[in-house]
Amino acid sequence: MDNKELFYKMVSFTASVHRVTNELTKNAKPDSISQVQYKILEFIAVNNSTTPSEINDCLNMAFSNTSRELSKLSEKNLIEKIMDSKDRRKQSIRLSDEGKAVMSEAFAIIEARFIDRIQNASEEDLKDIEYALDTLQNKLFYP
Amino acid sequence: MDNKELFYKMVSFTASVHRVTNELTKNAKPDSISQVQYKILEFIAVNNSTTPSEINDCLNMAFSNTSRELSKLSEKNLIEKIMDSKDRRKQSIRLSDEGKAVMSEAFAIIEARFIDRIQNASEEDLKDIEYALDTLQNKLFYP
DNA sequence: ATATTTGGTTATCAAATGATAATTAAGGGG
DNA sequence: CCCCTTAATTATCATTTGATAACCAAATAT
Repeated sequence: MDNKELFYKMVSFTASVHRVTNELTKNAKPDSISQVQYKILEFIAVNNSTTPSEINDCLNMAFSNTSRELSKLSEKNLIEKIMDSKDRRKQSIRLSDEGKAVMSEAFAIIEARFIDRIQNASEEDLKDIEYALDTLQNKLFYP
Repeated sequence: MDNKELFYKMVSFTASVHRVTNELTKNAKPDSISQVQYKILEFIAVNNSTTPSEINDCLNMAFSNTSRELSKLSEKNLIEKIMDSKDRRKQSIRLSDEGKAVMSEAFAIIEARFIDRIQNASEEDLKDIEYALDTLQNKLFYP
């Protein structure tokens, strides 16, 4: 298989991932937050602690918009902005307790759908899936 | 590994896929079309021929909005709507020649970035990647 | 023959997002 | 000290997207 074919395989793969992600996360977020806001919370949840710049890079939007959305999330008490004591321009962003609760609820819904999706997989299949996730994360979807 | 761990692995994996997809597709689309319009074109390109309903399901938006965006794409001569001769309510959607050209250009940019991303992978790695893509597509991200 | 369902369209309005620019404040290098 | 860069904020405006509802026409079921 040459690179071009592999490329098309990847395009079709990512399309599937996006479709399934849509399906799994559909209506999992509370109505009180927008789609990007949910994406931001998810990013923070996965990364535990992060910075506005990192969030901005990963969600690839204009920085001003990231800043705006973070302010909104902060007003809603879903995140905490903590000033860096060494470099006072920087801040680190974490989920507040309320934010953690929101994400736990969302993840519970998504997890149930995920479990449903793999319910027919054998032990063997699950091992394959796990190995494949690791492989792709390390070799293709690395930072 | 229990299901909960596998779930978290998948969440973090899909986050990576989204991030890398963002990176690869950044500015690849022409300015004349919006993000969703690009997504729709991509979906049609991957599926060759499809219907408004299918597009709607996969992009998971309100049908009226799908219809609106398809009209816009049609006005821009990027897609063709072809009436089904048997059931005249249905239509099939294809890329026009112009639409194909637009997508070829976009894919060329994305492919170059993709090649760059895998340039350090060995033949062995590429085989692993290909196998992992197939595995996940069949066992986890199936329709 | 007439409901009902299916596939799709159109209009409209609110909300979210994108893009740009001007601004503040802190850190680093010469 | 002055200049430049980095990190982030705020304001503003255009555009996109989401959501809802009313609608049409073809197919299907009763």
